[in-house]
Amino acid sequence: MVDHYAVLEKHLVAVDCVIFGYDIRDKELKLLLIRRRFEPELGKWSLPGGFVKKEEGVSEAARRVLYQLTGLKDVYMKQSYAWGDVHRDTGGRVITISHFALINTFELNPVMTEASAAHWRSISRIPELIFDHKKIVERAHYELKEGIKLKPVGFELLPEKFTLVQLQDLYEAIYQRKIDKRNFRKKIISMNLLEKLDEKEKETSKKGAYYYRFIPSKYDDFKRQGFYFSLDVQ
Amino acid sequence: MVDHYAVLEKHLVAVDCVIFGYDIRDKELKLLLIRRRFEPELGKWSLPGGFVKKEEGVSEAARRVLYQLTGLKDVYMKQSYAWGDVHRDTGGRVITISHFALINTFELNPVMTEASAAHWRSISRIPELIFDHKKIVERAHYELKEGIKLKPVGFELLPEKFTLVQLQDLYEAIYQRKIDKRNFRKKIISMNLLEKLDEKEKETSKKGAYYYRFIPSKYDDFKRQGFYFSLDVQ
DNA sequence: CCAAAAGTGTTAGGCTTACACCCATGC
DNA sequence: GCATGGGTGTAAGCCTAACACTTTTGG
Repeated sequence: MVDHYAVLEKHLVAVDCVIFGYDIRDKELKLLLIRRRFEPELGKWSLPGGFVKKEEGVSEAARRVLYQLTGLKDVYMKQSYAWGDVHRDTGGRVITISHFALINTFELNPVMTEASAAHWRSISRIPELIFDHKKIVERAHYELKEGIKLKPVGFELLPEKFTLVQLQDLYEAIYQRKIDKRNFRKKIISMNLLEKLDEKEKETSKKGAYYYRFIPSKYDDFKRQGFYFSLDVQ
Repeated sequence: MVDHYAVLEKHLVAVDCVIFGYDIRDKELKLLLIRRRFEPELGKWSLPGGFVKKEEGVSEAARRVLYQLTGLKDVYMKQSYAWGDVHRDTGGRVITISHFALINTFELNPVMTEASAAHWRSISRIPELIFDHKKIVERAHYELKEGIKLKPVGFELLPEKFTLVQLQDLYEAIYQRKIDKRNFRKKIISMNLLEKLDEKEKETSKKGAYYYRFIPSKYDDFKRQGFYFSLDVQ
């Protein structure tokens, strides 16, 4: 490629990933954080990130970072925001483009996360993070809350089969508030997005709760077209 | 500043501005476009843009580009999206961060725009644009439509005094559809955002229409907290 | 007096929300 | 048989959306 812009000033460009996970057992929305492995701020809590390479698109870079950390591909991922203050990174001028990703914590190989010194931390107990990473997380969490109203992305955080109770727990974890059970079910069912299976989950109750799964074709429609899922407050 | 990242690959980072303007006379939402002044694609239609400098934040760069083009400061401006495909710019690898800005076309000094070869073009008749600028515009227009539901940013496009008819015309230009007059007025008035003035605009009708202006303190509240302004379709 | 634009209320239907009891089962 | 969590319906209020005529005044 002919380079027409040879004389201009160049910048380091990074991607940072806000990786949300949901643990169906302890019903908490979590964030995958790492101990930083290079200077400055070596050893401090940080979002997983990396620098964009010469022959690599920005979203490719974000997927690469996620893959190297978790071994996962085909993950729901979305660009969040470009952070461009001159002094945001104390190690040099770095423009970072944050992304958020949704995975369910069971998909993740624990060996892998251990190797990369990654840890799940509950969204309600985030440790101190380097640079502007706290703001980056807050923005991503806000976008998750908004986004989940418009697209049924919440399912990305659940295993393939789940109960309505588990789905509601997830929404409560994301919004950090109680939701009315009957209204929640009414709304979700009326979307015709879910298929009731004949199987029950019987670990958490004697009666057992029916498993559901989302109907992939309907789910894809919703992801494209959007829907509106608003919630009452109690 | 110590540079810890000296050996890494650097990139050109640009900002592009999607500058929306509204012309109260012909009731059209417009876009400020320029003829590109350097290679490649010299002379073709393009969004106004520029490269981010070493000691300049990304949003500062966007404001600088807007200022150099229009002479305006204190403009409503918002980051839109980072475009990072390796081959999006045929002149070299450039990551661009698009922003959108709202101004009313009267604020703009015509001499200034002539000097910079900038032209207002109606949103419904956008010429062919270089690179991925069409996609950038589409995204910004979508964000404007969504954003105006949540924040009353529409006023940024109007002069200080405006009539309810003018305000409705603006919304119709943004959404490119008709809105019911009574419902529109009911909703806008119920927000207690507007102050009715004693003065009438008498150019477009014999009866004349009362001028309104937004109450700055209320407006600021709304900008911070958000509101929800949804519209009916006819 | 008439043309042209401004201004004004009401109603039906749908959606949101609040709320409490029965069901199934393992122990 | 009882403790535990799963599952179910209805009514009130609010918001949205559809709809048409009167007012003002310059020419």
